[in-house]
Amino acid sequence: MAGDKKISMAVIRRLPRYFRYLYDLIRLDIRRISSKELSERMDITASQIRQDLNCFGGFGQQGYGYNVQSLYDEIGRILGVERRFSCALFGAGNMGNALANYENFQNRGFDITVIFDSAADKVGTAIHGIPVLHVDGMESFLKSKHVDIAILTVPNRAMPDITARVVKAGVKGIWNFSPTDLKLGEGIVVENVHLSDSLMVLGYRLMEQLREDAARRK
Amino acid sequence: MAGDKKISMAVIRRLPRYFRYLYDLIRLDIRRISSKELSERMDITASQIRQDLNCFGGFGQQGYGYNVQSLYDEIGRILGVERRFSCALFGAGNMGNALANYENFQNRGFDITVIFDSAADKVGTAIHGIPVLHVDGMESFLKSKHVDIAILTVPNRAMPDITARVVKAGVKGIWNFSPTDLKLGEGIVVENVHLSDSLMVLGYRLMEQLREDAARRK
DNA sequence: ATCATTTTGTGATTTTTTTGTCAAAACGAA
DNA sequence: TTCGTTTTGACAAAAAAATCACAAAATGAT
Ligand SMILES: NC(=O)c1ccc[n+]([C@@H]2O[C@H](COP(=O)([O-])OP(=O)(O)OC[C@H]3O[C@@H](n4cnc5c(N)ncnc54)[C@H](O)[C@@H]3O)[C@@H](O)[C@H]2O)c1
Ligand SMILES: NC(=O)c1ccc[n+]([C@@H]2O[C@H](COP(=O)([O-])OP(=O)(O)OC[C@H]3O[C@@H](n4cnc5c(N)ncnc54)[C@H](O)[C@@H]3O)[C@@H](O)[C@H]2O)c1
Repeated sequence: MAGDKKISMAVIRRLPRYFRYLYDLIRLDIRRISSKELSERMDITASQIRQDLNCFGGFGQQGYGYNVQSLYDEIGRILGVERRFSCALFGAGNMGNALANYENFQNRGFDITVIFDSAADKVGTAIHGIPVLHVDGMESFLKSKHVDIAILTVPNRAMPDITARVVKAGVKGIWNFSPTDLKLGEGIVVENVHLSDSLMVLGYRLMEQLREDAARRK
Repeated sequence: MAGDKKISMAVIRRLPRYFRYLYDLIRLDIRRISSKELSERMDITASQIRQDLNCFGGFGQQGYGYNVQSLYDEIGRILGVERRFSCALFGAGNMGNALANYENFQNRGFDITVIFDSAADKVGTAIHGIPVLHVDGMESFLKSKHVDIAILTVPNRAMPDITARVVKAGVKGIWNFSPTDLKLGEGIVVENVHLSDSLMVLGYRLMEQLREDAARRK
């Protein structure tokens, strides 16, 4: 650990993966694990695992390895799993419905407490027990109830307006599902889920693989 | 270009983003763009843009920059946008519904041609005009109709079985929405969409940001 | 208690990725 | 055409990330 130097994004993005694998180990009733064994399961080098974990502290013990439960707890703590984040979902459409109905985000500390939409037939209903309010009421809602994260699943054309209003209302975290890249000021944290991009990368890699297969067969 | 050396994943993952920005430029009727101007819009360095594009060929021209339309076409070609991929969706639940209803994948060359589910009340219906068949029929379906990509939105417990069967039937590309990391043999291309991981990273970054804000205010 | 074995934590090294730099090419105004 | 300006493509340098390698610590069998 020592003097908290900035942790790189590359490391951060691996943490949830460690967290998942450790949870699997707990369910398998495996109490201890070496970086070597974990590296085989996760298909990354043992060295990287040790280096990653050492960014946060010396969680292991020489000649023993890591205690699964306490390592799980540590990573959970680093990721802030014990914290609760209040989330507002914008757009009760196809994607919004899927997210609102997914139970697992709650287990990770994320509570969707309210849904905003502009369609008259949706306002007043509830999804998975979460009330759908009219988006025009967002400002007054956000004034009275604290919201950490805005989950944006509105159509692209609505993005500029909604984003600006959400930020103005003081929301600091945005989980963006639209293909737009949000350009926001300092201090706003945006995490994009660009599904089309992901699919296009899959397409590219698949073509590459098929080309390779063809070459090998030749 | 020269002798096709392996393009790094870092570059590949940026291509869809270039593609999106170029499309925006076309809609804005901007015919030419320099790496410098694009770099300002995209918030990456001009050097990186030039280097990325040069992995595939010299698309630009000194003193002029890049022709937007032809660069767009080139990147589209690299990403295989003109190709069509036949996709089978597994799991007509919340996420499956959202994906099946999304029109934009088709514009990128991905056709969801069939949906498989195991629930009796879903089999026989259609989502967005795509027939929902019983998952037990997948083997015979995949034997007669070629499928490039399996989109997996089944519950975690069904993942091992479905994955094994899909691979056995010869599908080479998998778009995985479950939190499981698939361990498959060589030659199968997997692209994961780990939404919970993404959300946890957002949570981490948000905490970090709030800590920073607090420190600055002090 | 001893000792061979295991395994971490860490600094060094290598590899990969990003950024900087500039000669040469093409542009476009005069 | 000429010439100052723009801008690429390529290469060099820097930075970041991943891997290697090993001393030191702890284990666990005898
Ligand atoms: N569905 C998918 O699989 C998918 C995939 C990739 C990206 N996306 C992106 O996610 C976003 C939503 O997609 P979707 O398929 O759920 O769309 P959708 O049309 O099903 O849902 C959009 C919802 O937003 C509501 N809405 C419209 N304007 C609004 C406003 N100003 N304020 C609040 N709500 C408003 C609509 O009433 C609707 O309920 C889009 O940006 C889309 O590009 C979706
Ligand atoms: N909904 C989300 O927002 C979300 C977010 C993150 C991850 N996921 C993941 O996506 C997957 C699906 O989530 P969901 O919310 O759509 O779940 P869901 O329960 O709504 O849908 C699952 C569907 O799969 C079908 N199914 C079950 N067993 C099957 C089998 N053996 N073969 C074919 N179909 C089968 C069910 O009948 C159901 O229609 C899960 O792995 C989940 O962890 C979902």
